[in-house]
Amino acid sequence: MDVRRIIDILRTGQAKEAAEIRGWVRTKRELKGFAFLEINDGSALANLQVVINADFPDYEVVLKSINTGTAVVARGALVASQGKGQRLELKPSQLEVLGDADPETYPLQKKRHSFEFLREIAHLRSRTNTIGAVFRVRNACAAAIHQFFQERGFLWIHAPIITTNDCEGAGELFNITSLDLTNPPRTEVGEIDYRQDFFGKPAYLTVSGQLEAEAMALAFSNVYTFGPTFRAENSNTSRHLAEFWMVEPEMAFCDLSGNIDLAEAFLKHIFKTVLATCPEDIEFFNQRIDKSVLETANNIVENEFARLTYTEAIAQLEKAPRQFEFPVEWGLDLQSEHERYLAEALFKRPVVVTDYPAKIKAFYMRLNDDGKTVAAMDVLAPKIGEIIGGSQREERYDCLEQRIRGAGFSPESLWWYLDLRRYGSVPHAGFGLGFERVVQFMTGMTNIRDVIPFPRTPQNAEF
RNA sequence: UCCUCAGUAGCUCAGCGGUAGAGCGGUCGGCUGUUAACCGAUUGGUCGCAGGUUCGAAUCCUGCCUGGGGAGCCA
Repeated sequence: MDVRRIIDILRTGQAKEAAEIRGWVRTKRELKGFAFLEINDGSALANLQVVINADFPDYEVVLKSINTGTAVVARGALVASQGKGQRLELKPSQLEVLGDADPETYPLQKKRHSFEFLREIAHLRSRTNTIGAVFRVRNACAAAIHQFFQERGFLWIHAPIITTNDCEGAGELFNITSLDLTNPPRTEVGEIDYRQDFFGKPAYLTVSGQLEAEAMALAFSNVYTFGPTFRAENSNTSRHLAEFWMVEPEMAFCDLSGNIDLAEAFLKHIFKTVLATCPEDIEFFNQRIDKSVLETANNIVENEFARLTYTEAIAQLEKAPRQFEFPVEWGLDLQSEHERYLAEALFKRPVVVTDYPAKIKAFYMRLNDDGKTVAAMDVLAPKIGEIIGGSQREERYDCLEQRIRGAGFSPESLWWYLDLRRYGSVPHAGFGLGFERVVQFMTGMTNIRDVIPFPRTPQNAEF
């Protein structure tokens, strides 16, 4: 008897076929002479209904041992359902309980739970409809990302997770050490002696693989990273995690405009692919989580992204028929409310803002000819805000060295990064995409903690 | 980190100085096709923690902890 995944039975199963399924009981409904089970194995949003008649061997005992959450194996014949709501159902000849679940204590009930509660049982929440759908979509997004780059000849490179660069300028870092924190070695002046630490100097968890990706791009032309990233910011929002996944393509022989083209094609590919691979899950999100999920996705696939410079964005904000809490002035960074106005009210689609003032952007971004702005780009998505941030990189040695000093860093500590400009430097560009934010965007889930299996946030790393 | 709201039954919440409540869930019973099944009964509590005010505190005050929403930082 073939072991079948439930998604396969629901899509292509035929009556009279024999099948074995393995999964977890979502609900049990008992009537006078028979009972219904709904089994889910994670392959699909939908369950497979199993019907047991009272003449089943040990009917009462078997039924008593099966409750919401029980792991079961059912073998039998697929039959056309007599009831409404499903095409096929399983009439088991054998029903085996692998692991029971005490209904008195099993936390998942046959009812809606709040996402806040489900976060407290993160080890079980993937067995719910919504969270289950989230992680199928998350997987589909990841696969679509690899597919996009692989089809275009990008190398997936594995940037280090441990770094000794403390000057990437992207937020607070987590220290890592093998020193005894209760009694660390000290220098003569009483400071912690990192020369005796594992790497002989302070080390951190990476906040970005970009600098390493640039080095690899200057050998392979087109590369991307896709891996975990860490920020020790004390951020308590629905859009931030201490550990999250980031995608960072980097392209040699590419300028800002090519970079934007790639970012747009990239987002379109992800949405198009996931719409095709997870239609049931996306439909579920559209009905139950956010009624605009499908519309938003189609909007992204079908329409050009709006593009404007920072200077133009400031002009648009100045003539906006709305009062902003924060000032709008050339030279100041855009606030959340400004970004939301541009993406949600003015353009109603993703907006790419380019050429920001040099003073508010990172040292590695290429200085424009005006001497005031850099070749930066942010892709602002409705509801989520900044989903992509990128730039053309400064490829001119002298300019880069000057910007490193200007940012208060020492060129010596970035010697290898500067070396890339000394030997065979070429114009190059890239961007970073917050993977969880894409999943949020796709699913309409409002809290980023619900789109990663085990979220890490300040004061929370339980699982 | 700042602003703001909230912590009462397994879950979602009502009660806001005077005997601790509802719906759902669980349990038991009923029901020949259910599908958030339905109907009846029943079970269930350190009212987040620690102080204080009061004859009396879930309720008022103070501090702390935890969670939500918003902001900052950013992806």
